[in-house]
Amino acid sequence: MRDFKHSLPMELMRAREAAMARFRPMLRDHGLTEQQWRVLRALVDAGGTEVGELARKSCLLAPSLTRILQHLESRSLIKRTQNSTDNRRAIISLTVRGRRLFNKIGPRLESLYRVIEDEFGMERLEALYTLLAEFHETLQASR
Amino acid sequence: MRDFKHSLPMELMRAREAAMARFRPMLRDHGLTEQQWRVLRALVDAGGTEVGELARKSCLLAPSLTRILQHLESRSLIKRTQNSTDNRRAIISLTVRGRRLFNKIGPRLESLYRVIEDEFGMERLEALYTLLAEFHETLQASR
DNA sequence: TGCATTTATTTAACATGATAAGTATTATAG
DNA sequence: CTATAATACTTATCATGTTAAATAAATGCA
Repeated sequence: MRDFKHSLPMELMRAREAAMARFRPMLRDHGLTEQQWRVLRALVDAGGTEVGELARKSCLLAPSLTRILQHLESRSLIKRTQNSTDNRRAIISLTVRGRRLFNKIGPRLESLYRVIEDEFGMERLEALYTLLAEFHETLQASR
Repeated sequence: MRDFKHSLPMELMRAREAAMARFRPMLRDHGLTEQQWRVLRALVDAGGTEVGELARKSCLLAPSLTRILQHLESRSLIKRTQNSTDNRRAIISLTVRGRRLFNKIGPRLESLYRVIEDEFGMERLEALYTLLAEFHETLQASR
């Protein structure tokens, strides 16, 4: 059998964890989990968004997103608007407070990210991006 | 701000999820989660192992591993042996039943893995491994 | 020896991951 | 129109992720 250390899912996990270990403490200082942050960021990126699309953009499963939205709503960081033509669809958007929090955290995360770019090198980082994107596209295309 | 889609942690997650989506159903058929499988695999790889080392090898946090070991022990897939010279350290090893389950699942996962190798190509896969390993080594070295 | 410190593991508490089932609303076939 | 199926979420349940605190055993040192 292949060596245990040579397991792709494990390598992906280790790499991700190495990166997140840099970001998580700052998010935590602002009372956000990484998943909550992904939701805020997706909303800034896309504006008002239906729950389903938001789940795809933030890479969260629907049940997780449901709970996260309840939490963020209770903190007044997001709000829901009902779609008048289809009452199943709720449209989620940032509150002013949500955007303010994003504006405070975003630049700090960016600078942490730039440190990683410097350490690892932009070329290798781009190569990694490319391989990763190709990888999951390859695997999804053949389903 | 950098495009949201161009987030390294997200790409790492998507790639990992694309791979795990292939493996998870089979594990589930045998009543195992991916984390439980990682523990069994680490034990096959290393033999009797202390809890701390097992956590590192299987990439699990200690509290998660504690729960998983309780679960696996209740299914008689692993057993604990006390280290006579240091009673804090428990040594975990597979039971016969645990090894039998591993032997049943292992080859099937291997063949799923070979499909991925074929689809994505061995060279690119190796390149990806290398970049990932370099990435997390770079980030950990500079802590 | 005695006691503060360190080390190994477990508990606790809250948040998310994963799957299945439930609910409400809209679309569609007959 | 109306029964049925499809859609968009939400709930429920069990397992793990993450952090902090607790426990218990071993070490180090006065």
